Amino acid sequence: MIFNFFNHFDEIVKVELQNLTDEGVLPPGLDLSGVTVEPPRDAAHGDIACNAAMVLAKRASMAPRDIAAPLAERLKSNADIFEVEIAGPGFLNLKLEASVWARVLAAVLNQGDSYGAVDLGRGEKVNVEFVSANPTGPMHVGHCRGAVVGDALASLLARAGYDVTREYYINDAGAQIDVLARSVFLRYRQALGEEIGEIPAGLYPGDYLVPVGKALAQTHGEALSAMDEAEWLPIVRPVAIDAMMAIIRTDLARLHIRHDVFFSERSLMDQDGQPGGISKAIEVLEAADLVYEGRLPPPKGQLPEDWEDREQLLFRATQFGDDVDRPLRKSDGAHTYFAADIAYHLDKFQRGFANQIDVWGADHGGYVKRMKAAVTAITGGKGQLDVKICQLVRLLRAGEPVKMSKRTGDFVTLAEVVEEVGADPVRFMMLYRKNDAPLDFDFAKVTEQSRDNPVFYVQYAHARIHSVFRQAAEVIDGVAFDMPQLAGAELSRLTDKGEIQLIRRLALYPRLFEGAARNHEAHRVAFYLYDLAADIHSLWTRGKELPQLRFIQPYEITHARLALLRGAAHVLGSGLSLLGVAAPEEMV
RNA sequence: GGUCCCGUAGCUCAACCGGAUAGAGCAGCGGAUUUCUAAUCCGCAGGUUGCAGGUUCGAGUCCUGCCGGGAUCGCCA
Repeated sequence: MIFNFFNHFDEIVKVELQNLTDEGVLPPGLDLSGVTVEPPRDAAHGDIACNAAMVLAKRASMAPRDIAAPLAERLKSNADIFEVEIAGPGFLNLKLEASVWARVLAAVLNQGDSYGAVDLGRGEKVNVEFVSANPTGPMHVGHCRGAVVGDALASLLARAGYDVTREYYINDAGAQIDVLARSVFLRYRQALGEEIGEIPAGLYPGDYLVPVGKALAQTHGEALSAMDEAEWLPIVRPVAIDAMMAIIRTDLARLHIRHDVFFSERSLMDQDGQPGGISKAIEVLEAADLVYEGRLPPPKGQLPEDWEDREQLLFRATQFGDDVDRPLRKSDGAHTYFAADIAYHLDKFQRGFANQIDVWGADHGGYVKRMKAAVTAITGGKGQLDVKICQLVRLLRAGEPVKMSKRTGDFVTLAEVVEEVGADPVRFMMLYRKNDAPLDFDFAKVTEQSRDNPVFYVQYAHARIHSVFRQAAEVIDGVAFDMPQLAGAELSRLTDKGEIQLIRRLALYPRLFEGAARNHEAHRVAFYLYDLAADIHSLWTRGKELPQLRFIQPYEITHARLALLRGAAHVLGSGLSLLGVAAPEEMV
């Protein structure tokens, strides 16, 4: 039985509007866009609110009430609708028959994993690129947020019917990679027994490079030390990159994150005289007359010291909404990072990804316009890029900011954070905020076992339900816990306001999920789960004051209540798994 | 200077495509335990949604201009 609460009543309203049109009450050909049914904020406004009368008033050249009244009459005849009220400026407030709630719960139990899942994607491919940290060392805590946001968004879209690819762009072509290779080479000499002393400024000092140097010494012996840098660099570089990517993959695994594709920036460069992806991308732009040699005005405000006015290869980004045209080549003739990024996004498009999502850090905010411009340009308007910007995470320890310095290498690593607080709290907290709002992450808070800690609060609600199941299994012989069987319980016995409130919350889930998927906002799921947990805890405590409301009773209602808990636990578990957070059956 | 993001209760934040009297948590005050785990719950109090205009039947949400905070602006990626 498919029963998507709000879609269901949306349909009913649309049908009745059509009937009114057929009867001549409404003019024909009326545009129904914007007509919605929604959960009212205030419970006094019934179960469902509809704005049809107000939205259509102008289009139909009628007073809102003249639309509301006949529509209300028609809706009243629906068997599921108990009462219709015309309120405020013309809202229709629908109160539903009690039997509707039993059907909602039955739908949750019967549909199981597909409850709430909408097929927005229809199997279309979407590429979510996230993390893409420079392969120069272990991931630090700043990378956590983008990692989790991207991963959860990918899961969300997958469940919304998209064919999702999780992708990582390896920035393995820039100057920092040569710095990495030199740093590794130093460790190689160290592994051969040389005294290297202090790590010179400008090289990466981290100990994590020591084993890479040793490995080089093992495979190459002393052979490299006799070579010039130009000779050993191409040998050391790939070894260093592979080692760093191995570390990064391990770090990501700590957060249960796995990418499907790791794409190398270097692979886009010209190889052995053969034009690579970047050259080809520039050709595509040239063919469309979207590049030219020109001069760029210097940035206003502070002029860079080494500014020189010169002709350079520019992309006509302004034609696509950017503020200035953007350079594709540096003064040394090498392509800019942007040029490579254009080629990369073109590559994604050519691999079938018209839908592209990039998750970036806040420091790349100024880059969004040009990248979107580039994707539009290079795909001939067929590709679509959405960029999610993650604001900074402020690490706190008992309310005090944790000091970090990149310069001294004194930063908190992702591994340390996960080690200290666990993957679940890290993931949940990173999602318990809009991506574009700054986030405080307090070590003390996320490990606390109290309502103050949303991770715990939500997981505890799930565990509590399972504690009832354990209890029920002891008390009642042969009690069933599987969802289809529980769906057959007499669900209409659930009439307490706390029980109805919980079902009401479950009814909201499909709508919530769809909104989250459409807007690429996984955090909405996290907030929903918190509200759902609150309803569960609240209902639980009602049973303390009113023993007849306890879930396990010596008569038939127990099954209906177990069904309710089963449904709640299922949605809770389903939402948590979407976020990549465990749904424990017991708190330890 | 340009661009982007943010500004909501004392604090940290929500608000689903523009919906009605802007919601939670913390902190404060007052209550609930012979329990299916009180690791919880219930109540009270707390607001000119930075400011000023505009669009709309209706604006925290959209538009314009200010104010404040952050990020960024060509050879970093």
